[in-house]
Amino acid sequence: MDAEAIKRSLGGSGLRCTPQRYAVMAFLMEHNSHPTAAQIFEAVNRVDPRSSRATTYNNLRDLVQAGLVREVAVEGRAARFDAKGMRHHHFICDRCGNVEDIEWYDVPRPASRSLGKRMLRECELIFRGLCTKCALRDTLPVKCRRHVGTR
Amino acid sequence: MDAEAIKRSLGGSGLRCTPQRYAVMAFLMEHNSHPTAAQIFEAVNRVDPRSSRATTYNNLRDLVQAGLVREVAVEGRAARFDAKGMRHHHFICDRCGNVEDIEWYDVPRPASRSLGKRMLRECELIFRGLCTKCALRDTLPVKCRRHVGTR
DNA sequence: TGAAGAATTTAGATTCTATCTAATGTGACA
DNA sequence: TGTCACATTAGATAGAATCTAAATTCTTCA
Ligand SMILES: [Mn+2]
Ligand SMILES: [Mn+2]
Ligand SMILES: [Zn+2]
Ligand SMILES: [Zn+2]
Repeated sequence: MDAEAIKRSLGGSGLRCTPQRYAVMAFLMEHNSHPTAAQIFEAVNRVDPRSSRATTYNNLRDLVQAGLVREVAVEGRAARFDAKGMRHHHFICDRCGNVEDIEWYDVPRPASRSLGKRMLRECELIFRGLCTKCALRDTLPVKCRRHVGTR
Repeated sequence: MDAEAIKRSLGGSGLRCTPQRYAVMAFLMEHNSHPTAAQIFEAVNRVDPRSSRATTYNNLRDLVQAGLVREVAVEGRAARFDAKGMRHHHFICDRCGNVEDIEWYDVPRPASRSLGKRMLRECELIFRGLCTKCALRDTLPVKCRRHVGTR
């Protein structure tokens, strides 16, 4: 949304604000759908200037390294990305694979005994189950369920 | 370790105890290193009987579906697997990528308000930071650090 | 200014990971 | 013993990410 804020955060991380990099960052800030690299590539190329696939991957890597973007570890195939705005947890749907934000709350750290000499940087909490849409679909009368089980 | 126990758990899940499937399960129970499918394939093929790559993947998929094996959500490229023994959390090293087990403790559920109509099945807690080896390496005197930063 | 040099982008090739296909093998059970 | 669902197999294919080497853009500073 705020173009100046994006420029500042890129500059503050030692990254030039190129049109391609800006487009990736802006797209992630405008959408909370946790898109894949391929989806981001397609979306930013619906408007000028065009960006190559390699550049999209390069920029996502740089933004993650700079701490501006998070790569959501999801067991599916393609990585999904997320602009690091407000802290939050994630809910991943068993059935449709959607990744949804869950309001953040503090997670108790492990006992220092079980942590040993490791240096803890962050705790990530991932919830799994059925998203609202899939949960409702499961409770529908049988005659209304079609194509269940077809992936 | 206990061959009979493995046979029982496979049978109990409706899976035949084939030599290939047994080898995958036994390897995962003997190693807590969270190997990739490629590593498992290579390991079980160092001994007879041989198993094809497709079978290794098929069996890993079946074992995960049966709930005997867990696929660890890790940001890297290849999925990593884990025999579901005692419940535990995971620690992933920022530097070397190793996945280590952390003693399990209860995780507070999100407020039902923020969960909405979603059906929660499980909470997965992932810690990130530096593993013991990498943390120690970082605190060594500079003259002893070699090859730092070479991937 | 305007080189020089560093950072970035690019198309396409390549590598890596996982799944699919269709043929073959195997074993539990009648 | 015959049957049939379950399993395995090699190789093809698909999908995701990275690499390469050349071109382009930006920053610096003489
Ligand atoms: Mn998110
Ligand atoms: Mn584990
Ligand atoms: Zn869903
Ligand atoms: Zn480490």
